[in-house]
Amino acid sequence: MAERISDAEHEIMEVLWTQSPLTATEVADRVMDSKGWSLQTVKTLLSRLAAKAVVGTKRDGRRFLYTPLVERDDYLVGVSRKFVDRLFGGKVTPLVAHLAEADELSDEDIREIEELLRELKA
Amino acid sequence: MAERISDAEHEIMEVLWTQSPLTATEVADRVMDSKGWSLQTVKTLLSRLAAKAVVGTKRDGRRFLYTPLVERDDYLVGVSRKFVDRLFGGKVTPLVAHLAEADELSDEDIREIEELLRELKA
DNA sequence: ATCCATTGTTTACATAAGTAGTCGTTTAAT
DNA sequence: ATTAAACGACTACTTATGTAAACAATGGAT
Repeated sequence: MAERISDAEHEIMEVLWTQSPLTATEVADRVMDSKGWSLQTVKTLLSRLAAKAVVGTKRDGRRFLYTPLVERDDYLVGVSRKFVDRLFGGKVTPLVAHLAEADELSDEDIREIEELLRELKA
Repeated sequence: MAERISDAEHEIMEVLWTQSPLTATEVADRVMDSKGWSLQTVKTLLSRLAAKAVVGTKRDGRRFLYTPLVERDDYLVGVSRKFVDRLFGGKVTPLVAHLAEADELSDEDIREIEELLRELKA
């Protein structure tokens, strides 16, 4: 039931969404430089994710192989939905409007979104 | 510098953004039904917000009057910015695209956003 | 057969967050 | 003057989160 994924856990998920299954050490290698976490920390995060059934574990000899059990797209939609609900009363327009007013939207962004909407109506 | 506002604290802010200044009791009255928090809880949240300098306090006899020190729009933009950065690499288009693909965007939403973008270019 | 490296498990510890109780003081009502 | 209500301050307790050390088991190297 949509277990919450923390920021740190999310980083781990991004790695697994990029490639999986991976061992804890492999995941750690891929976050080590960017996040600077120790192997232990990565293991803890993987355990917590496994406990939440957000990643699955397959035994491979003495170690585990971790695989995401949640689709990245599904996760993103869920989180976005909640975000928009909580801050913008569920409407996406005000979100876009706020970002636009704050000059956080480039002309390029605007073009992209228009193009997207055009496709959506097709 | 951009102190983080928790979910519960955000509820309090919404009340103060709607009307301010307000006393703790007045804030509590306005959240009581929707959130079911006790007066004590509201006071704690107000204190934490004051400690973060997100709301200001003015003494009014024996009690305090609380006022937001952060503009709602500024707050929303900041949070949205961070959200889009973290989950969509800073691009708004993928966010809109994901919501659209998941049928979370109504035709009405699409029309609204298009209208908004049209205005932006004007 | 021995020992070290690898791996999961357990435990730890600080800060944030949610939710509230208690205490001491002040003030309005009686 | 007395008392109960109203307030802020302080304290409390649980779960989440970030970050990791300690430990135990196991398997590969020698």
